[in-house]
Amino acid sequence: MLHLLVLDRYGHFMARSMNARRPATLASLAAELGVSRTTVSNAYNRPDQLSPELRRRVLETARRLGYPGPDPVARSLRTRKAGAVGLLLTENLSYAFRDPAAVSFLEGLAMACELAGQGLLLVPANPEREDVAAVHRAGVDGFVVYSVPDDDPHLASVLERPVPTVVCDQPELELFDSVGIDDRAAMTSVAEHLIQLGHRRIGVICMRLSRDRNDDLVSQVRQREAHFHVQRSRLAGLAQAFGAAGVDWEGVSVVERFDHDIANGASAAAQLLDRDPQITAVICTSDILALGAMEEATRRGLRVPQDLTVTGFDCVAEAERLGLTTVRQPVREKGLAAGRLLTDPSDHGRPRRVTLPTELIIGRTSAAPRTTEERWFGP
Amino acid sequence: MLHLLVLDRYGHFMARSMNARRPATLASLAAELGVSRTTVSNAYNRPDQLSPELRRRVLETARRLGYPGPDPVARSLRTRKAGAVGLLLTENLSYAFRDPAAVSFLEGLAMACELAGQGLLLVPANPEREDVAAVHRAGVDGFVVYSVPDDDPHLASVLERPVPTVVCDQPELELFDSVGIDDRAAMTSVAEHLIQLGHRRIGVICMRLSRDRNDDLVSQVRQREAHFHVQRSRLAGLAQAFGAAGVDWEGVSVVERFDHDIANGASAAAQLLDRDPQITAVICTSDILALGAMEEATRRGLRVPQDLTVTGFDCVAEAERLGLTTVRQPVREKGLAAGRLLTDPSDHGRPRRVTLPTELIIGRTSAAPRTTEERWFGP
DNA sequence: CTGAAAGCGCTAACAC
DNA sequence: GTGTTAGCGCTTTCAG
Repeated sequence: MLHLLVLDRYGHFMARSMNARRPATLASLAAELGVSRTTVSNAYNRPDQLSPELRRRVLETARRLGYPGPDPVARSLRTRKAGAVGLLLTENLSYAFRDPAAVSFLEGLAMACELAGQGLLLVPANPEREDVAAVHRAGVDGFVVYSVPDDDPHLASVLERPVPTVVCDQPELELFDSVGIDDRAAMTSVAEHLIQLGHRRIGVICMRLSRDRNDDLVSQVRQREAHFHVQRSRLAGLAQAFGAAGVDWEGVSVVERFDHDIANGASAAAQLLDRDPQITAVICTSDILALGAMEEATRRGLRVPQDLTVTGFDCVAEAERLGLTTVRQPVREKGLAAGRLLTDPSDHGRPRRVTLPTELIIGRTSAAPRTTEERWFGP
Repeated sequence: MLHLLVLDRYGHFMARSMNARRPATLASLAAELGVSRTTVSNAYNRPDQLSPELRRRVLETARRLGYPGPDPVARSLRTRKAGAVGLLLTENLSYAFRDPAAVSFLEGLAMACELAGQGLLLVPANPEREDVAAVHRAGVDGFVVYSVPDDDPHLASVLERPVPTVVCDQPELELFDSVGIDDRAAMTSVAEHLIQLGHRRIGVICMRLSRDRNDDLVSQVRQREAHFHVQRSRLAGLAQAFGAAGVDWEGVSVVERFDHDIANGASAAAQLLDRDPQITAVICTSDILALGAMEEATRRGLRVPQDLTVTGFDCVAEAERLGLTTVRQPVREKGLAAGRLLTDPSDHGRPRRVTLPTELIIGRTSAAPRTTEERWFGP
């Protein structure tokens, strides 16, 4: 049989037989060699099943014909294994690389995948467009869902797929393996710290509570019905602690921001301080927002913590460097745990739950509020 | 036909016919409905090809039977599209999330993928184990290769695959689309800046030059034969500029570090300063290494830039914050460009090359060297 | 608008 | 060691 050696536009040598001008397949290779497809398959997948000599011949002919080895998709179809884990995020794919906490999570997840020899497929599930197709297209053996709202249509599609799924942080799904922390308790510890310092007049900044944008104050109803369980729990933790300390929670301003970046933290703090210049502390449900709040404080000439206490959540690197009072949560370990749960072959009956520990980090951004007198006459 | 509704351990409803206890497929759904497979397929992929009423029936029966929609792998096999882009990195998967430059690159690449509706598959190609299988398993429509040495076996496997490939930074491959910067010219600009300031006695710290570990001085031969083209070019740029300024390049200590982190930058600087305490500048081929060098300088009581000039490369966030003298390169844009090249459907004849601009950033870590007198008697 | 026919490229029993 | 058989689950012309 005659062959052409074609150099395609990508620089690949593509050998094609004259009769059928198509790339080589396992079958055509077998035909060329005069052996069965099994044998060729074995040459790639089970080297011990044929003589070294024959194997060499197969591989060499493959090279000559430009056969690139078994097609991964066809193999996946046959073996029912894709060799990859899918990741579903709330946000734009690229956001995951802008948010330090998400990056750490990914780092942990990537470690677990690598250990298991699995690829990690980032599924392009843009929350703006309800384009669920990408989830259906994903050739994966399982999904990790990271921090999405309970009513996300992409989530629904993931749950329909007949593959194991692990949820991290959100939402809370009884029937699935999950990884998370005790958000409520962690936030309560922040609140108690501030209460002990003497703060009673506070403001709160939180991340988005639902898929609809609300860059404004949050009503009690919205707080309770938030589709993001993590934010809901953190607010609940604050409400509980401050309520117990005699603070009327309904009177506490809670400002929400849809986009999670420093600029939004700053604008939220501005909104809070404009509304009530008397607040002595701004509690944020993330470090990024807290960083923004500190920026705004500086802009207004308020010293932190003398004039204003600011707290965050997560303990990302920059927050740590700045000595932010915050809650450390093991984000990378979350990713690792999620990946482990997913790739762990051990059969399990009921859904597993991993709850990781957190730690209150008391930094240099929280202090006792100054008395009114001090505010007017200096420390 | 009778059906069982089974709730499997992941909480998925799995409907199975009594005769064949297997998950529903498009074929079984068609049989159940008494229509052809085409019709069911159309219900999912070409809604305009059937009556809304029939479509509704199909979809509803699907739900009842627990049919999760067309299997993505089978579809991929048939359509010859995986809907994903593969990414090959030199390092452990998780490293990509630890290195700020790599994170930015990923951010850009993710943006491009999202725009094209493609997934992004991180291929677990651990450089330690020469396990090329993961590359062969990857169900992708194309690859992006990011900064790998020219003799990497994973790279070889990628190039064998009959899919388009774009190379970013390294290696230089004539036949493939590529994205990069002019590393040599960029580094020359750093050198000229230092030469102008009056530095003649310098030390250099670079990243790994080959796949074999060498945490030590680099010979001239090793410099010229480095398998990492980027490092090679940067060193060549320095050699050229300093050579032109009358500095004997062979006498300049160049220290290499295999692992790319701050601690290694520090230890390399220590090695350099131990070897020749008279050097007035430490030039690093990355910001991370430079950050380490600054740490070491501080440890020794050397003030930067009064006692020692330190320069980096990349302009990552932390370097910018510290006012490091460095080269800004548009890392995110590299990722974006690589993704665009790959997903751009426009047919092209010859390989395309995108060279992005760089900019010398003169910060607060470079200054004229002090004279010997000043060194002894103060400024 | 619907169906029949024809694979996509491969692997895994199981027999020889 | 090697070959035969039988699909994996789907899409896509092309007739009707």
